[in-house]
Amino acid sequence: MRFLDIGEVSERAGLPPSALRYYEEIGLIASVGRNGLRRQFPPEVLLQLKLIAMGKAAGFSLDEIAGMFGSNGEPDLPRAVLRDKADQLDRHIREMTALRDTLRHVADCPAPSHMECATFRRLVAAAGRRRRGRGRSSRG
Amino acid sequence: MRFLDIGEVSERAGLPPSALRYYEEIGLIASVGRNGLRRQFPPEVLLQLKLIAMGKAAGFSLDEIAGMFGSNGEPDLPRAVLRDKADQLDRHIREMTALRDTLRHVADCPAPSHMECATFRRLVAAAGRRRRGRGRSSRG
DNA sequence: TCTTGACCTCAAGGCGACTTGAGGTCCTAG
DNA sequence: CTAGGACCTCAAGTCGCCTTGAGGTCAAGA
Repeated sequence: MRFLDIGEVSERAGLPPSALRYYEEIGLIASVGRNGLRRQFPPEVLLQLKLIAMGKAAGFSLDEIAGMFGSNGEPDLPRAVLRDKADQLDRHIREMTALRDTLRHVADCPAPSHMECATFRRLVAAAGRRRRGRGRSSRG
Repeated sequence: MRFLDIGEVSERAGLPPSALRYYEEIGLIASVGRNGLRRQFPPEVLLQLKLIAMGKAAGFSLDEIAGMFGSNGEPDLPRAVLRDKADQLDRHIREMTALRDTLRHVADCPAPSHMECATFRRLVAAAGRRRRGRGRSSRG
């Protein structure tokens, strides 16, 4: 099985080498060793990088993503944790759906002022309704 | 109609005053004037802040959010732009759904190594399928 | 009038996620 | 053996989104 130079991974994953080095540094991916100075990546890293891309697209931090898939890309995590992440994602999806619907409504609503449109206000209110704790991490 | 001090807005919106000042500075919200030094906010700002929160939760930058709702909180934008944003959001939602399904699958799959599970690979591959340039950092 | 304290400004700091630059190393081809 | 270039390290810089801190102002109440 052939290993990949960082340049090859970079090209196939669509990420700059600097990003890959960074990911390795923080333990999100791992190389199998070196050829001289050069990191050698196993082909699986490409799949891992896809998972990482998915996680990012879904709004998770690299830290959280590491928490989902382990440093080796294999989810050796307790199933409960994974289900929890999935639930988190579900809530997130509902929020996005609410925003999408609001946007679509706004695009179609003939009301002169959206702030006065009942549907609009309802959509926004509904979106806020189930927002709970997971808010802004700060505080500390 | 009574106006709100920043502290009141802060409390009701669950955002620190510093964030509100920042939002005003970048033109995301606007105060109606001052009482002495104190900014006075119209009550509508609370609704605007909800929209902003929705946009953030959906993964948009403050810049993009400003682009959706205008500095006054009223979407005076061309409907096409709004529809476009909604479409963007739809794609985003699909990606998140894919990740959620992957996570759920992983939580339930009995395969010894997920990397070898066909379903897993299919889910990941499917997620990557329609990812296209949407370019990092939309700036000009 | 004086005090209180919620507000103000402005500059700097911080975090996540990288990028950039300078200067160095090593495989490979010729 | 030499040159080239893809790779390396490490420090510093960047961008978005705020927070923190120092020092200042003003409305209202005792």
